[in-house]
Order: sequence, then structure tokens, then C-alpha cells
Amino acid sequence: MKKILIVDDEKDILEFLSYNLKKEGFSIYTASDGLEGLEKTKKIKPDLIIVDLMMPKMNGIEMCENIRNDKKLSNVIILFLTARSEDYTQIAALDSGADDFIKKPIKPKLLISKVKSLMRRFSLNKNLKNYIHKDVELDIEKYSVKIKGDNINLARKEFDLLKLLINQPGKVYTREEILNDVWGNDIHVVDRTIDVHINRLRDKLGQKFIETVKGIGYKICE
Amino acid sequence: MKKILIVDDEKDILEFLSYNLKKEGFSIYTASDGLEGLEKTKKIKPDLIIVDLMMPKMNGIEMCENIRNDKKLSNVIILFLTARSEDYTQIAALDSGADDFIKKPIKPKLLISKVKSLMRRFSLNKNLKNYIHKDVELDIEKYSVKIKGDNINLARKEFDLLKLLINQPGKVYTREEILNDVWGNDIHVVDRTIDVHINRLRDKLGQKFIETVKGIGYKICE
DNA sequence: ATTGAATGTAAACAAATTGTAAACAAATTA
DNA sequence: TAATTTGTTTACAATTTGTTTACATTCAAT
Repeated sequence: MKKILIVDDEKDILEFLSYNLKKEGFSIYTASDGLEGLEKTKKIKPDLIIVDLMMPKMNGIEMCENIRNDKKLSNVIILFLTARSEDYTQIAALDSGADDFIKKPIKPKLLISKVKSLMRRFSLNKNLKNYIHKDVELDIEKYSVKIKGDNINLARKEFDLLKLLINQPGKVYTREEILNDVWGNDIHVVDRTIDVHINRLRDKLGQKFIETVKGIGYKICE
Repeated sequence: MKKILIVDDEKDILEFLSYNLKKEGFSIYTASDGLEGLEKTKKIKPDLIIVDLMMPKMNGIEMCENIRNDKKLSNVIILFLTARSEDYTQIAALDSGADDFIKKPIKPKLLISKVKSLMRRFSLNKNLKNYIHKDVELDIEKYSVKIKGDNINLARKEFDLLKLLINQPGKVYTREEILNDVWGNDIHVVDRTIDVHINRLRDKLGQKFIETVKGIGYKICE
């Protein structure tokens, strides 16, 4: 399920947006100022952030710039919410890295349409709750993996690694991508560590599930 | 340099947009209806298309749908131009695969800001470009090559070499160009090495896919 | 047709990459 | 704390990939 973080200091708007987006099947998280928004972004890693331009503590543009400068977060989609219709505000927002914006008063249909359009266009199917590929079934929330319905145990790193790879079966993930996603870019481990975990995954999932692409990285067979 | 195709039946708008975007350093191409727009899209392969919603022959939405359904073109960014401000029109446009839209009258600053924002946003995911030529389909992100839908394995150098050549089928690449691109200009290998790799590619792709241009280099047959 | 340069191709070898087991460290659990 | 699980590194084996060489073949110009 796609995660949306809504950042606004007005409770009415938070509720209004939450209600409408929940109906569409999104997971909704909220924050009431830019600082909290930034923190929650790091913690939750939402697929899309809806953020009000004017807020206390840290305004939307500052928050947006902060997010865009963080490599780990830079893939998130940012949708601005603004009461103002002056162009200069919009330009500042776009330059800070916003992907689109919506003017208040918000029309639910337009909002949902924009959100879906942006999701489709930008996102790479990240953070879905369940992944099923071939015989392997992965439940993010339960942190469990089944093969042909039978539970198997994966260590945390193994799980994270599988979660990444299964995002896009067929796509080759380079060791660099894997390190960035599974370990985070400020933690340093030797990249051969990945190989060892891949190896253990293969022991558990079967040798043919993960394929090596020599010189590049690993992928899940299609 | 980024290429932008502008599709509109009103000459004034074409000129107005061309002028403003050229100033920003984009390469501008134009078309005056949806059909022509579609053709030029195929030929030019622009990075972004600005298209008017209402046009003779084929309207913007139809054109957009056509483009989105063409695997070869699906990476292009589409920006709609609309005089109407009704929401339902906007929703139809977004659903057809548009990435964003701008209302007339167009404000140059806003336009340029949006264009740049979209370019920046999408260039992050630009690696997932696909090349299709004849029966051969090359997926950069998946690092996979298909012939008539069947996967084949290429070693890295073979893949890189094919990736270069398939960029412009019909163009002859000299050995020097190939060495520079595939090996990098500080690595020194004998240029006959290229021939060996070409040979292996031919074994895998069929003998007629790559043509020798004696005394010059190699090209992919058109 | 002859010639000679350019290219095709197989085989040998070199280099790079990955698989894997084992040892140890760190974290977690009982 | 001790026991157990998980994570990391290392070393070496196995495999794949890359490069060179040598010789065969082709092709265009004479």
C-alpha cells in the first residue's frame, strides 16, 4: 500500500485530506509542521508528501529543500498545497523540488487524480505491503516469507534484501543500489557482504530464484 | 541538450513558447496537430512534449494515449496546455498519461519553472530507457536483452557495445568511438578486441544485425 | 585473377568476478 | 550472563568474462 504523508498546521485540512485519501486505499500519516514532517519523512519513507506552503517552525519550501538534499529521501514525490495563487510562490515551490501543487480550496476528485497520476508516473512500486512472485510471498507488515504457503525464517538483512529485489523482478540491482537501500548510505560495509546474504537467501529460497548478473549485480528471475 | 516538442494549432502560441524555451537553452521542435505531433515524437524522440488539449485531426488526449501505449516512446514527459479550467478536463488529461498541465494564458516564468522541474524530476529515473530495434529489445535498467521476446544473456562488454550501437541504428561507429565509449579513453586495449566482441554479439543476435563497414567500423542495420 | 589490407574466428591465456565456507564479532534472547 | 542468532569479513576455489594472438577468410582495388 502506498504511503502518503500530509503536513499541514490546520487540523481541518489534515482530516479532510486523510478522509479522502484513505477512501482510495492509501496509508495516511500526518505531521503538523515542517520539522515534524521532515522527521516523519525519514522514519516512514512515504511515497508521496502533501505539504502546505505556509507552516510554523519550518515552511514547506524549506522542508522540501531538506528532503531533496537527502539522497535517501530524494525519490519521494512532493505535492504542494497553497492558498495563494500568485505565481511567484508557485515558482519558488517548484524550484525547491516540488513535483506539483494544488490550490485551496481543494477539490477531492482533482486531488485524487493528481495523486494517482503522480504515483503512476514517478513511483517504482515501492513500499507495497505484500509482494508475491512465483512461489515466494512476502508480507512486509508481518515480516514473514512464505514459499508455497510454508513459512520460512529470514534474518532481518536477508528480508530487507529480498524486499528490495522483489520490488521489481527482472530489474538488476547494482551492489551500490543495494548498499544504499538496505544498509543506508552512511553505513559502510564491504560490498562482498551482499554476496554472502544473497547466498544465504538462495539457500532458503532455492538456487534459481535470484540470478547473478556478472559485473553488475543481482536480480530476481522473471 | 534537452529536446522539447510543442504541439499546437495556433501559430502564435507555437512562436511564443518556442521563443521562451529557446532562451532557456532547449532544442525546440513544433507540430501543428496531433497526428503530426505523434509522427515527430517518433522521429525526434523529445524529452518533453507540450501539447494543446484541443486540436484538429487528433486532439491532445488521443495523442497522449497513443504515446503512452507505445513502448518505445513511453519515457517522454507530457505537459498539457489548456484553455479550460474545468476539473473534468484536467482529470481526463491526467488519466490519459499526462504528467502535468498549464492553463492559458501562459505565464513564461511559470512555464519554464514547470518544464525545468519536470525535467529534473524525471531525469533521476532516466536510466530506465529502453531501446527497441527490429526483433531486439534492450532494457537498460533490467540489463536484459530480448530477441522476439526471448531473453538472451550478454556479457557486460557485449551489452555496453550493443547499447552504444543501438543508440542510432544506421550510424557507423568507428573503432575509436567505440573504444572511447565502451572502454573509456584511459584504458588501452587493442582495437581488434572490438572485433571479437562484435563477433560474439553476432553469434547471439544473428549474423545480419550488425554490419561491417570496411575501413571504418560497425553499425546496426536499419 | 592477384594482391594486400581489413576483418572473421577459434583457441589460449589473463583478469575479474562471484560462490562458499569458515572464523569471528555483534546483537539479541533466554 | 550464557546461549543463540545474525551480521561481517576474509580467504580461497570456481567460474565467467575479457584480451590477445594466430591464422583463415573476405573484399576491393589493381
